[in-house]
Amino acid sequence: MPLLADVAVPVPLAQAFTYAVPDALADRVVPGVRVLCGFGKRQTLGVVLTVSNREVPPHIKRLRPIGALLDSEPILPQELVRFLLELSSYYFAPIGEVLRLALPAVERGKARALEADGADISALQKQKQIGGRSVQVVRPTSAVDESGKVRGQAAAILALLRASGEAPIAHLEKSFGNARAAVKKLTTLGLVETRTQEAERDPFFSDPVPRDTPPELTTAQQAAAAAITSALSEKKGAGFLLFGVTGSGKTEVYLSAISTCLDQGRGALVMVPEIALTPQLVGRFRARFGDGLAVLHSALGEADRFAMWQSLRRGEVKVAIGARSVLFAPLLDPGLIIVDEEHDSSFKQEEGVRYHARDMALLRAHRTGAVCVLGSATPSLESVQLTKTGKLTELSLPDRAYGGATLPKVEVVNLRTVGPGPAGHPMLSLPLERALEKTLKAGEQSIVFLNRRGFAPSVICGSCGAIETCKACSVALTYHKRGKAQEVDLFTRAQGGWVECHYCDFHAPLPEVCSGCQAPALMLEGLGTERLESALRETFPSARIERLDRDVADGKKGQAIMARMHAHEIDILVGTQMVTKGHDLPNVTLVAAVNADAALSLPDFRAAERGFQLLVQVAGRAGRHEKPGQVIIQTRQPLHTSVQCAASHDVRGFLARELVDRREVGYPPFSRLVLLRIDAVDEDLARDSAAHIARMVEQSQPGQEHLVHVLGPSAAPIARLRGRYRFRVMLRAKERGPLRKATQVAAQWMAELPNAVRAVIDVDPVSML
DNA sequence: GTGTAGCCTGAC
DNA sequence: TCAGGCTACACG
Repeated sequence: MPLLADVAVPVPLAQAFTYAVPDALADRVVPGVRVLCGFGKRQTLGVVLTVSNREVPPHIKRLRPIGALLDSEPILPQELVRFLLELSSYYFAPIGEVLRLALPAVERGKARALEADGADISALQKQKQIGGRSVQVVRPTSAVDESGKVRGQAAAILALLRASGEAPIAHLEKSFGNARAAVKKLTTLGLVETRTQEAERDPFFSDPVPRDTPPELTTAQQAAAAAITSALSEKKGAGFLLFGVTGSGKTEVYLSAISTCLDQGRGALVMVPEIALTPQLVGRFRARFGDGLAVLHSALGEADRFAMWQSLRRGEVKVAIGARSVLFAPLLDPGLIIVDEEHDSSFKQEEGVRYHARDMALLRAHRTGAVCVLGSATPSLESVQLTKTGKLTELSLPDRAYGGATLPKVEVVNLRTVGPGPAGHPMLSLPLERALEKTLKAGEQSIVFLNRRGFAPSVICGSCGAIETCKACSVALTYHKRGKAQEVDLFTRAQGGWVECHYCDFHAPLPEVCSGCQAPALMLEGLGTERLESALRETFPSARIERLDRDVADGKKGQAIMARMHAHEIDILVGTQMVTKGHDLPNVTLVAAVNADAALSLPDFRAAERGFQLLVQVAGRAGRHEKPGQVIIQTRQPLHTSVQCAASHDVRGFLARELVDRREVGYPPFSRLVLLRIDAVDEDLARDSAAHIARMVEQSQPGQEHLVHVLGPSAAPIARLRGRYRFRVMLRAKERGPLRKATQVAAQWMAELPNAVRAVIDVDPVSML
């Protein structure tokens, strides 16, 4: 019987492909190694899943041999491969795509070797699978300078090289501005030689961080750390929900747990929400673990990413911190997985493989006997429910760690009854305006939060009442005074600002007339951060006011603004979600949510939960140190549970009430959901396809016992996006088994749909849009 | 995802 | 009649 290997290939197909293992490679092809293999007319990188002697399955018409081997040993730890297989099956995601999440780029050197073997490297490059980087290294030769021509920089460089051996040109350039030219001269004189070398670069920040020593833990922190420590020493999988109010010192508990884990010789993964990858948090980890910490963030180049990946896999670095993709770090012996701000929705990947990193962290930990710690001030209902069923153990940090810091006083302003302040801006109520004024006078800082970018969220026709919408999406266009559309300015010199679709790339100058009735009566409606910013500038002309949202800031600029906020170069910071996360700003004593309703009225069963989390997070920005904080929440629904509980800092009260509501309506965590998303350019085709799938799933259920509820098809809340009509079918069940079966059926029929229809399975959906 | 075989359509 | 385009399908 021939030796066959099942290989996961990076294509969105739910199956692995079988290849023959050539005799020459027989003993080296093992599960977990990468191989190069022909796939159709292409060459692809695949990962070997299984190897066995067996008959060639009859449906394989052409059995092709594995081409080349990239690795002499498995590139991914066995544990990780098994975990990825399980993830793939849980989410109905193609195994090849899932493996790709965990694979590093291919080093340049390896790529060149493959090319010599006749591999199609350009194809691999397209798949972004080539990484690594080369460096020019200069080394002194034994030749002695006879000409006497070596002076100045060249002489200095030569002296340095003779003293220290060799150095990369890039390094030399930092100390000697003209290093390149000097080296060239030295090379022609035969005094040095340069060589290109595979970048074995230090991916870690070269500037050392002063180490700190662990502070004395509070009693609550000690208790939490002790529970985690004892679980770690048992080396059996365990899960904890670390429930601590903002500022209660969760990070210190993490740090202590990681130290324990490292002492046992095991490694730790730390997952944080994308946005929270702030210098502050990372700084604290680096101060404790120094270069023993791999920081994986999106700004990292491929080469650095690869170097980090390597050092993790080799066991040289045992702690990795980063956003959700850290879940796939090739850590050798994971003992601890931490998910900070576990309720954050950025842990759910919303395209490609739609996995939830928090759920999968629990799974990976469970399978490897690691301890998983989920931390939050406002835990998700899912996690809370897990504590009730005993799957997670709750650890609680009830008080702020900073002595003297108290929870801020929260004032709810009912916009229905309370009018605007003296400045007359409808969204600056009297109490808010007063509070801002007082804070300014006291020389303290304020944060004003609004969940809408732009100037005005919609443009309405005063004549016919129609709202200007995006031509490709069923979404109102947002009016921006400046922003992404600024580039248009150069060409159109438009005076009136621009309209943008926040869901696709569309942006254009503000139209002169209504696109419906052609009346020149367009009006701006609603309030966005830009408008709020200018209202504040008018009201407080002498204050230093800045805005922080996606329009003004990508990562770096955002950090710069936050740094200025820290240095008190800003009095009032206006912004979206970005202003609410991760920063400890001691001088901020006033925080306001200008329009809490925006978050509470989303068409989503989690709207109340999200709104609550947001409000608590916003409130948590105020008064973190000795100065008492004040929070103002403006709303038209002052009695809304989310508002009430946020105002009284009653997280447990909110959770209890919301759990009751969820149980009543039968939504998670009291049921499981699978969302089938179906879209097409043709509306009827999309609707019919969705209906067909729904019918097929319905029919697949024998008897009257419908264990799985099929809801829909219904139009998605954003019925049209980027020119495609979107429908969804929701599958809901109490038990996972029947739901999986139903999803299987759906998957089969979805694969049969015509090509023009795009269909996606979203297991445990988070975003309902 | 991607390459291609097969079929349809439009233009010469 | 043939090129170009679109779709359906296979890919081991």
